[in-house]
Order: sequence, then structure tokens, then C-alpha cells
Amino acid sequence: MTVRSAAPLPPVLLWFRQDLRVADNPAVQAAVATGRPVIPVFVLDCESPGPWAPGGASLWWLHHSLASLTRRLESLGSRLILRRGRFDEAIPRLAAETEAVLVVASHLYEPWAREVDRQTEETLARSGVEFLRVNSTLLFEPWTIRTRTGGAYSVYTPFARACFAAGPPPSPVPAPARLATPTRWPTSDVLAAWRLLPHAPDWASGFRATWTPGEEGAEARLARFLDRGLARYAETRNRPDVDLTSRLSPHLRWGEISPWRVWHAVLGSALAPSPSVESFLNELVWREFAYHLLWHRPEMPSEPLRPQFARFPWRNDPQASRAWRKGRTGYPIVDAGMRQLWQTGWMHNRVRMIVASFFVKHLLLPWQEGEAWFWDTLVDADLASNSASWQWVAGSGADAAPYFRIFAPVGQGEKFDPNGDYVRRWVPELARLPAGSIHAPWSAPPLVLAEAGVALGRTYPFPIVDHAAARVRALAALAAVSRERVYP
DNA sequence: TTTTGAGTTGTTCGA
DNA sequence: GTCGAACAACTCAAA
Repeated sequence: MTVRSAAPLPPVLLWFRQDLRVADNPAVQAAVATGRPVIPVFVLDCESPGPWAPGGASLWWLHHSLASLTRRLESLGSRLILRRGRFDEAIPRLAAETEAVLVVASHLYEPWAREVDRQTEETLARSGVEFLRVNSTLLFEPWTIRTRTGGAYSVYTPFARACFAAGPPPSPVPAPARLATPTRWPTSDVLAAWRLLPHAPDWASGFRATWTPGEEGAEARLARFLDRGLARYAETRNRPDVDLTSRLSPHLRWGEISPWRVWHAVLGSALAPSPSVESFLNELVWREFAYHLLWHRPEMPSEPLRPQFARFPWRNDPQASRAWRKGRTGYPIVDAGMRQLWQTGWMHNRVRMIVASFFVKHLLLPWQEGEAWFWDTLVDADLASNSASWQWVAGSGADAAPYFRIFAPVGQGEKFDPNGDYVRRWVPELARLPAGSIHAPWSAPPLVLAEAGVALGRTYPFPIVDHAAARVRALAALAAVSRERVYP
């Protein structure tokens, strides 16, 4: 019997993008299924996305998530190769270096990514390398949910009905026991050298105290939510003062956990079926809807979906914009939210609606500007969800909001933070105000303010706009735009 | 084809 | 304090 040394089997590139997990990852499964050596790679491309390159908070998260993914891959006997540069240059180059015959990656749905993926595919094909893309991040890919006439949905409820009728999403699959390694590893950047973490100043201390990026952190969040949050989710989901929401958004954004893993865990809980379960599943479907809209309306991140809003009389007011960003509007619930965002990279969803409505309707500032701030400061900044939600609040989204829906910051505060605990936590200069005064300190009796150590205009600002006047102004602006006919 | 019912999350006013 | 009604007109999805 002759012993021949066979030529080494050409490897496959396993390209991680927004699916930074090894468990339950169809891209990983597809790579393993080839039976070839697997070279895991992550490419940091801050050029192709243009204005939608990850913001500061996202980069903080990404650093830790990549560190976690590296450890996970090492536990499977593998590595994570880090490269920097344009996708359509870095991946073909690495494929050539390693003589890979196949690149496997998850689908991306961002407009810029569709363009660069097309380029990548073309370049790879010229060298005879196949580019296989799979779904690792959505319950239903955007093109699979269609109306009766084959079109795209633009109203949530029928979209959601179609999703629930589409049948269950795939079931979770465990991580492989190990990944086959190549005979030679390509070179890799050093994560720390990317300098994704803030320094001078280090603004991330609140982030570190709040989050554990990575697959394990995601599983822990899910377990905690199933254990403590889900049962009363329907009642508590709108309460920023009780910390019972899932907080899975940043984990989902980087694909550290799959939405179908969450879907089945929630449906499989002893609590199903219940209004809370249904309500939580709908939040997952809202994420799907945002991707559906982004896929079919790629201009969504920058252009209003309702064309007449292009002529909305937005103001330019850097001072007001700055007061909003810094949490110094004089409306406690707004300021609490903006400071929670600044310090932890996250804001409770109810409060997101309140601060966004305030920005757009009370201040008449363009939603794109608020969207950009969220993009930079949210650890869960997701192009689809962020742009769809800002358009929804602005009323320029496909899913028309009643023109008269203008959140009243005081009323919302009293309704959803009834004891004022959320405000107390994030706006400490108001901490000693009683619940009855904390959402509208300017109307508190002078004695109450004095006893709480609050000196309006000094320790905490007066409201930068009057609610009633701002409401009337916004209604007038909205009415003008909606009556204005749009001629092609 | 035309028609019909409905549309995440709200606020205010007056009885 | 509570409750119900009113608040544009429009577009979408489906029958």
C-alpha cells in the first residue's frame, strides 16, 4: 500500500459580518458542511458604509464582541483573522492569499452593503471563487414576505399577519464541536491596534457596567428575560423605571444571538401563549418590518418615505439641538432618556419615542439629525430599525401616524414613570423632588423646589420650549405639509 | 375593479 | 378625577 501525501484541501473563508456567534449560525454550518478547512475572518470596513459606518458606541461594542468571538473560535480549535479595508478588496485579497475556493457569509440588507457585496461577488468570480450568502440574522428575509399581489408591505399589521402565517422560523442548531483548521494561517491584525475603544476621555465606564457583549452575554440576557421579564412584559414593557425589558437589541444587532433562537425560547416558555408572549414576539416582528422597509425602500435612512415631507419647514437651531443631546431641555423625562443614552449607550424604548417626538415636533428639528445622534451613541444602532423608527415618529414613514399624535413629555412622564424613579436615577439634580413635581419642576411650588435643592435656571434648566405653544406650532407645520399637493 | 375597513405605542376638552 | 369623543385626510391591503 502506497502512502501519498494528498495536496491540502483548499479552505473556505467563513466571513463574519453582523452574525458574531458560532452557535446557531447558518454561515458556520455551511462552512463546516463543505468538509474543508475553515478560515474565520472579520473585516472592518469603515469606508463602504459612508455615513453609516459604525458610530462610537457601536465600535465599543464591536471590540468586545470580536474579543468574545475570538475566544469562542479558539475553544473550537480555530482562530479569528482580522483585516481592515473595503470588503470588496480585503475579501478577494484574503481569498487569493489562502487559495480559498469559497467564501461564506450572512446576507446584509443595508443599501451600501448590497452594492459592495455585488462588487465582491464579481471580483471573487473572476478568480473562480464562489460567494455563498445565507440568512443568519432575520426571521424572514425581506423578499420572502409579500402581499397578495407580490408587492412589499408598508403597513405593520398586515405585514405581521403575513409573518405569523408564514410558518415558524428555523429551529436553533448548536455550535459545531470544532472547526477544521488550515495548514497555514494567514496574518491577522491585532484587535487592540484597531483602537475601537475610547481613550482620552474614556466615556465607556457606564457601558462596561451595563453590558456583556458576546454570545454568552446574549444567552445570559435571554435567560434573565425569560426568568424575570417575560411574564409581565405586556404591562411592564412601557415602564422605563422598571428594568424588565429584554435588552437584547445590541446582541441582535451584532448577531450574537439569532432572532429565531429568541423566538423559539419565548414561544417554548411555560408562559406561552399569553399577551406578554404575543407582545414580545411582535417586537421581533417590528425588527423584521424595519428590514423589510429598508430592503424595498433603500432611501429610507436619509429620505422621507412620504415625499411631501421633503418640504417640511424644519428649523435650524444648533442650541436647541445641543440641549437635547446633552439632556438639558428642561423636560425631565426627555433629559433622563438622553443622559441614559449618553452614559449607557442605550435608552428604554418608550423614552426613545418621547425624546424623538420632542426633537421632531417640539423643536421642529429634522429627524435625520436625531437619527444621526442615535446612530453614534446607541450600542444597538441598527440602520433599519433606527431609520424606520425615526420616520415613524416624524410621521414621514410609510405607515402613516395620525397627525395629532404629539407626545406630551409631562403626561408621558407621569404615566410611565409614575414615581419619578427613572428621572431620579438619570437626572440626579432633581432626585429630591416628590413624585408630584418631578415631571414638571417649573410648576412646583417654590417651597418644594427649595426643599429639594432645585434652583431653576441654575441647577436645572427651565423648559427650552413651552409645550402648548410647541404643540400648536407642530400641528400647523404638519397640516401645511399634508395639504400641500405634490406634483410630479 | 371598486369598495371597505383599518391603521403600535396620543392628547385635549368638556361633560 | 374619570370618561368618551373629537381630532385630516390618506393610503394600504384585501375582499
